[in-house]
Amino acid sequence: MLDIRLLRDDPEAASRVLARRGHHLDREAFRTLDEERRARRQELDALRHRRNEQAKAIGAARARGEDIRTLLAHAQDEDARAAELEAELRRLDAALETLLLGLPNLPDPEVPDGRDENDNRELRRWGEPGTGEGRRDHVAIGELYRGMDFGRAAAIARSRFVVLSGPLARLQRALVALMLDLHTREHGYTEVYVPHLANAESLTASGQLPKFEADLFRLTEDPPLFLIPTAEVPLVNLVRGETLDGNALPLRYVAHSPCYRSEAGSYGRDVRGMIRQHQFEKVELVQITTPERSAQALEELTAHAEAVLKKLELPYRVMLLCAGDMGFAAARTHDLEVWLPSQKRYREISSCSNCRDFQARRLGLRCRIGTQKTWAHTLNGSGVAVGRALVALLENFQDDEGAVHLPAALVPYMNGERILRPPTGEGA
RNA sequence: GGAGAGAUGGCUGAGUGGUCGAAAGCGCUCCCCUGCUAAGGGAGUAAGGGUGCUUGUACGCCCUUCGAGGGUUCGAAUCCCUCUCUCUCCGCCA
Repeated sequence: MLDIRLLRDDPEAASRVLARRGHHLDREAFRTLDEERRARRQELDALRHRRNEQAKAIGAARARGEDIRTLLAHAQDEDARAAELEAELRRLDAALETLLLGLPNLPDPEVPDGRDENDNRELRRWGEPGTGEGRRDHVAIGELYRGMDFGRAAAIARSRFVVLSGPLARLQRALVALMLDLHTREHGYTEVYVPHLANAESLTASGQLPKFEADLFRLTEDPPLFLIPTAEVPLVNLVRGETLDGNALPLRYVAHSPCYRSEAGSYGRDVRGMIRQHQFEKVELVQITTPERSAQALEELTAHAEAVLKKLELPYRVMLLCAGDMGFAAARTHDLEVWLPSQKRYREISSCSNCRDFQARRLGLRCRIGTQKTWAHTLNGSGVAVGRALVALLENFQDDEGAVHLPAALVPYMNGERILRPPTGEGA
């Protein structure tokens, strides 16, 4: 949520910055609504003040043993008007709230202009991308291992799910363990286990609601509960409504969780394989920090995600997202893209964002620095998407026989096995 | 699932219709005293919103908030209804 004073004091500037990310701000509608709301608020406050004074006078008069009948009659008069004003004000507050909740975060000045991923700016590369020549894609490897079954997953649930079995299921679990160990032991994160369902309040605070309900799986009505699209939702809501001691910051949380996304509107995109699923595993990093440290924290958090890919020896590049390609809550985002030989291109495997005070405002999350209280800053990033890491391993480290040569860091997590070999016998 | 108890400020905890945004204690901030330390004395200390100006680097006034929502009343932390959450006991269970 943006600071309403930004829109009030300099609507042209706010509107210009929002336009960079393709959002049109109706300045006139905002101004009318805001002014109307404040006028009604003043009217109601004055009315309530009169009412409070009258009530006090009645109490005092009664205590003195005076006749209070005329006072009572007079006091009853203004109730109807107050009820009217209250209803009107509720409507205006709700309308303004809806408007504010629908506005995306303002992009950082350094964020390049642009509409989509073609306008993102490459910051750096690591590793040597292999040629895709003669390589199987991960779906073919999965078939070879008889360990990746999209058909049966579709029969169990629907399309865009997968069943992993044998060494591939094991590999996914190993990746989760490696990432959690790396972030807790070397990067100072606290491991957290979180609910995989979230209510509307949590999802509004983190920014998915009210605008992106269509991207979520809703489980229940009354109260509505949703499957989490990322562990970022429970992690940032861990500190909802709190005022944290600035000296105790940053807080660093890491959680592994499944992520559930309806992928509405992605029909026909990445229909093959594990790249885009309704359910996938992810290790998520969240930091809560102070305004002056958040920019540096994004660099660190990005490096923490990069460290995973380096351990896995996977070639990648780091992209600074353009204004039009950023997520709703982000002020600045670094995407990590891993090399996929079968597609002969880099694909997103992590997205690291500084939300600055945007989420903190929705969360009611403050920090105290000396005697000053300000909104905290929140950051999040994948560290990294586990399903896509699995895909990248299978595609980058296979040999001609389809054996997968594991990076050294992963070997301890695979019970000492260095090479996965496809099964030789017949069978399901 | 059944029965009961509870939810008050940063924390503990009083408050059963008006003078209660709320006793007391703890914590915190500032000041005083004491040669250090410990102790002592004094003052202050919830949040959100609106508004005014002598625009204060802890200003004034007003409104709202005692789990949430609704009701009764001139007036609700206090009475009534609904919901949520927490705790205790029983049952069931991984």
